[in-house]
Amino acid sequence: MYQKKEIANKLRTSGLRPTKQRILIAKNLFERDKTFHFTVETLNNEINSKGKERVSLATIYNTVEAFTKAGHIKQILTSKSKSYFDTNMKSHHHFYDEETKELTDIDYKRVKLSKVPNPPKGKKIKNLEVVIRIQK
Amino acid sequence: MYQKKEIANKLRTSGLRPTKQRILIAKNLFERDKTFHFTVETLNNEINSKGKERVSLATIYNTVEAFTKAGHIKQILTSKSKSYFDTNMKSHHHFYDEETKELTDIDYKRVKLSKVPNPPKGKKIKNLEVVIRIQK
DNA sequence: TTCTAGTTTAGAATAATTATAAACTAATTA
DNA sequence: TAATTAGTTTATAATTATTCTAAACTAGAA
Repeated sequence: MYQKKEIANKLRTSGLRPTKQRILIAKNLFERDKTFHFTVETLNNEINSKGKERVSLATIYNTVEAFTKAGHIKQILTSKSKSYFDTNMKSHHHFYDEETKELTDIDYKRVKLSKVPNPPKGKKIKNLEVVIRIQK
Repeated sequence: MYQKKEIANKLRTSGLRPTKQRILIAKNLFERDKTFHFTVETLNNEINSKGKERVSLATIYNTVEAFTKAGHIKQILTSKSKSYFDTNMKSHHHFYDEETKELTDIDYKRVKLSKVPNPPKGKKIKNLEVVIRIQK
């Protein structure tokens, strides 16, 4: 009950009405020890295989989009058509293993950029992401 | 005719049979002054709107994949589901403007990485890509 | 010239995502 | 508290990018 209220507030603060579904999804995403990489598909499985209340796939999509816009999760760039997301909002980068299609976080301290270009006129940098593709 | 032969050789050298369609696509991609960013959709429009011989969409897909594997073009990471490709094979990075969905090359000299993590055991780095997302 | 493996093609199939519109609900207002 | 309403959820349809299929075609070898 207590945690639920906290999550509800977190959502409310970011302009999201704390519905049953969003709270369920938020609990699943944020009450983890480790950072979590997921796709809509894996999240949908997690949510809807646990005998709990069902959440429709459309809502999973809507919620993931809403959480991304609100800055609770991060969308990650990969070459594949499926979108990846990350609950780790700290500045960090990724290994992407093309064989296993697995993402691994790289702590921001393990990458150092000593030179970053100025953005084109009238634009500002929204985020900077290093993806290191790895293979055997 | 001369150029055609050159292109044919380039293809042959990389293990690709120089078919009419591949040569047409290669000419379109590589006989440019500036580097070219495209999606299968834009390439398809380019190729098939110029009154020239038609190339089927399936062939455009096949050819783009073949050229990527052969190292003639580069697939670029973006968050969107559509794949982007780049004819610039020199080491470089990208600005990605989320509003206009436009990619711009960043010369490799304008980015300097002073620290790169070691890949996980048994894996090696295939490529490293910096994408800087920009906005107004 | 003949043969064969590789290639092209139209169209079907698939898969991720987005749109639709009706039912529902959180939160505001009376 | 009840009524209102703006935002949300839902099943389902629609869309979009991409891959698959299998028949027709072709570059290059023999």
